[in-house]
Amino acid sequence: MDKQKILIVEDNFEVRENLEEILLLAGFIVFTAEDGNIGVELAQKEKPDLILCDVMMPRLDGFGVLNILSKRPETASIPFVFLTAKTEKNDIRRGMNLGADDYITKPFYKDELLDVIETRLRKSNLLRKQFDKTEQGLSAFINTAKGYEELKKLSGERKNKRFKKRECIYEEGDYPRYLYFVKSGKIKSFKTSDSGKEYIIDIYKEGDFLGYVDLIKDSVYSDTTAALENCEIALIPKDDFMTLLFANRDVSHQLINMLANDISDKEEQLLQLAYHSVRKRVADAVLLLSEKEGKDEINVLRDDLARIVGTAKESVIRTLTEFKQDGYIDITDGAIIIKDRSKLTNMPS
Amino acid sequence: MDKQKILIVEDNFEVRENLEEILLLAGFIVFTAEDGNIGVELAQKEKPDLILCDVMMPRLDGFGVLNILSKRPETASIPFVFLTAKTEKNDIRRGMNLGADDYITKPFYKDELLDVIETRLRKSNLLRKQFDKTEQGLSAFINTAKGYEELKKLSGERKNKRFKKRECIYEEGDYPRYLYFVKSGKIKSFKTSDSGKEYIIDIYKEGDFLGYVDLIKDSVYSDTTAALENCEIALIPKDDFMTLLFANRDVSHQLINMLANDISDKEEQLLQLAYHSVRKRVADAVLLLSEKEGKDEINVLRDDLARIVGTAKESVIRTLTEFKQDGYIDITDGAIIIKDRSKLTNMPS
DNA sequence: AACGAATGGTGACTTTTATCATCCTCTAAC
DNA sequence: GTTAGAGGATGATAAAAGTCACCATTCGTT
Repeated sequence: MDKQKILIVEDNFEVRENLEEILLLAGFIVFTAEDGNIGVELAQKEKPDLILCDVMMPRLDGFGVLNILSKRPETASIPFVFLTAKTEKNDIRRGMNLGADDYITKPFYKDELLDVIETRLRKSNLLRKQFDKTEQGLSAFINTAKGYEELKKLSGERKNKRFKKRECIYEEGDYPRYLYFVKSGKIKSFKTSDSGKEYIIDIYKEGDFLGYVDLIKDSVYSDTTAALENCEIALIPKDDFMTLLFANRDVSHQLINMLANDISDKEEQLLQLAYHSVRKRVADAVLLLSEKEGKDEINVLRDDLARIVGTAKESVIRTLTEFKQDGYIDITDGAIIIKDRSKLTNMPS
Repeated sequence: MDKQKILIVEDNFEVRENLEEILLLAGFIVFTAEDGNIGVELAQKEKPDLILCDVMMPRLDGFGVLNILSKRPETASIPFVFLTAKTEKNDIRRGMNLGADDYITKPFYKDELLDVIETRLRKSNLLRKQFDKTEQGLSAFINTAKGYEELKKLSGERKNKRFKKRECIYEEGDYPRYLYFVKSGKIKSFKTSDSGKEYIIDIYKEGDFLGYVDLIKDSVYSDTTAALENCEIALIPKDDFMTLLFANRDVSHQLINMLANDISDKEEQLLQLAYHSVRKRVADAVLLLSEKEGKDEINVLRDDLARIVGTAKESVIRTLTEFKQDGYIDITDGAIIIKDRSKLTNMPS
C-alpha cells in the first residue's frame, strides 16, 4: 500500500511538532495546520486518509472543523479523530454525535496514538472496499460529491446577481423560480410570526445553496431571505434545476443528503430553543456566527442576533454585557471579539 | 370532457345540501362528507377533481384536512378551496400558506361559487396538460405517488414487530439498521438535552415512515423513539431500503418530498417555540394531538404534553385548567375533550 | 452643517415561567 | 385490604425574560 496521508490540526506548536515527528517516523505523509481554518482548507486540498484534530482552538474549534468537513461530500468520509485535553465527557459525547470516529486524550502515549490511527485507517479501508464491491446499494451515497459538483456546475455558467446589504433575495409568499447559489457574502433567512416578530432560521454563506426546500415542495416561499452584507449570488432557473434533479441520480442523492442534514440541524435547534437559557443560546449564536465568519471577530446587528436567539434585543445586549464583564468576549465599536472560546462552548444550560 | 368530480366537506347540514344542489345542477358529480375524517377518506377513495372544504369543523378542521391530503402524493395536487365563515384574515392567510388554492366566504352567491370552481378546475387542467407535455422536468414530482407505493411495498412483505406502550423502538446513539413503517399506533420521537429534559420532536401515526433521516445520514440516531400506545411496526432492513432508493427514481423523489415537508414543519415549529406563549403552544399541541388522533378527545400524559410544548409539566397543567375554566376544553378522567375548537385555533400569541 | 433615523446600551418595572412542596386520587401489586 | 407509587392538580415563591422609557452615538441625507 502507498504511504498514507495524515492531517494534523493543532494550535499548540509543541504538540504539533511532537505528533508530526511520531507520524513521520511511522511512515506517514504528514500535513500540519495551526488552526481550524487552515485545517479545513488543507483537508479539502490534500484529501488526507485521516485527520487528527484538537478540540479547543481559537477561531474555529474542532467541532467546527468536523462540522464543515462532514458537510462537504468530498471530505465527509475521511476518518476524524479528536485530540482532547482531559477526558471531558461532554466534549467526547458531542464529538462522537457529530460523527467523529475516535478520540485521543492528551497527554497520549506514542503506542496508543499509532494504535488508534491504525485501527481507523483499517476500518476506513475496509469500508471503501465493501463499497467497491457492491456497486449498488450503500455506495450510492459515496458519490454525492459528484452530485454537488453537478449542482455547482449549474451555477457556473450563469450570470451572477449582486445584492446590496439588507436587500431581499426573495420574500415569504413569492413563488419560487430559482435555486440560489451563494458565491460570496452572507445571507439570513427568517420567518415572521403573527405578532410581527422575526426568527432567523438559517444563515447561508459562500458555497451554500438556498431556497431549495420550497422549490421542491412547489409551494410559495415560507420564509424571507435578505443579504447580511453585499453578496454575489448565482440564479439557477427552476426548470434547469428540476431537469438536472430528474436526470441525474447523484444530484438527487446529494439533495437528499442536504435535506437530511438540514433536518438534523433544525431538530437540534428545537431542543435548544425549548430548554436552553437565553445566556446559553446567545453564547451558541456567537459561536455559530464566528464559525460562519471564520474569525474570532464578528459584526452583527443586535437585532439580528436577537432574531437568531429568538428573544428580545435588550435581553441579548444585556447578556453580551455580562459576557464582556466575565471576560468571555470584548466589544469594540459594536464588533464582538471572542476572548475565551471554551467558556462560551461549555456554557451551562 | 367527462363530468368532473367535486368533494364537499362541510359539517353544517343545510350548507352541505345547498352546495350539493348547486353543483349537481351545474353538472358535477358530487360527494359529500360531514366531517374532516370522512372527507379525507373520501378524497383518497374517489380522487375528486376539486375539494370544497369548510375551515371550522369539529374533530378534524379544514387546515387538518388540507395538511393530511397535501402530504399524500395521490391527493396533493387536487385543487383545494376553503369555505370560511367571515373574511377572517388569519384563516385565509394560514390556509393559503398551507397550499390552499382559493377560498370562498360564507354566505356565498351561486355565481361566485361556480366561478371560483371553474377557475380552479381550468388552472388545474392546464397544469396537468403541461406536465404531460414535458415528460421530464417538473413532472418528476407528480409521480411521487408511485414512490410512496414502492416504499410501502417494502414494508408489506415483512414480519411486523409489536411494541408495547412506552417501549423504545430505537435510542439515541444506536446505529440505524432499519427503516420503520407504522402499521398501527402512535409513536413519539424525542431528544434529550444536557440537563436531562426531553423535547418531543415529532409524533408518528399509522402510515408514517420513521427513522429515515439518520439512516440516510449514515450516522447514529440523534433522537429516541418510543411507543405512546401499543403499536405494530414493519421493520425494513437498511440495505433493502438503500437499494430501492438507489435503483428507483420515484422513491428518491418521494423521499426528497418527505424531507422537504419535514423541514418546513420544523421551521414553523422553531418560529412558534421562539415567540409564542406557553398558552398558545399548549393550544397548538392539543390541536395537533387531536388531529393525529382524528378525534376531539385526546388521552395524553401531562408530561408528554409538556415535552411537546417544551415547558414544565406544571405550566401545562395550569394552562389546561385555564382552558377548562374558559370553556375551551373539558377534562374527564385525565382525557382532554375539545369543546371550542375555534377559540383554540385562534388563540392570540 | 443640521437633522433625523438607526443603533447600542441601561434602568425600572411587569409578566411569564420554573421550581419546590404538598395534596389528592386512582390503581396495581403485595 | 393495605400500601406504594404514579399521575393530576394547586399554592407559594424565585428566577428569567419581556416591555417601556430613555439616552448617547453614529451615520447618511438633505
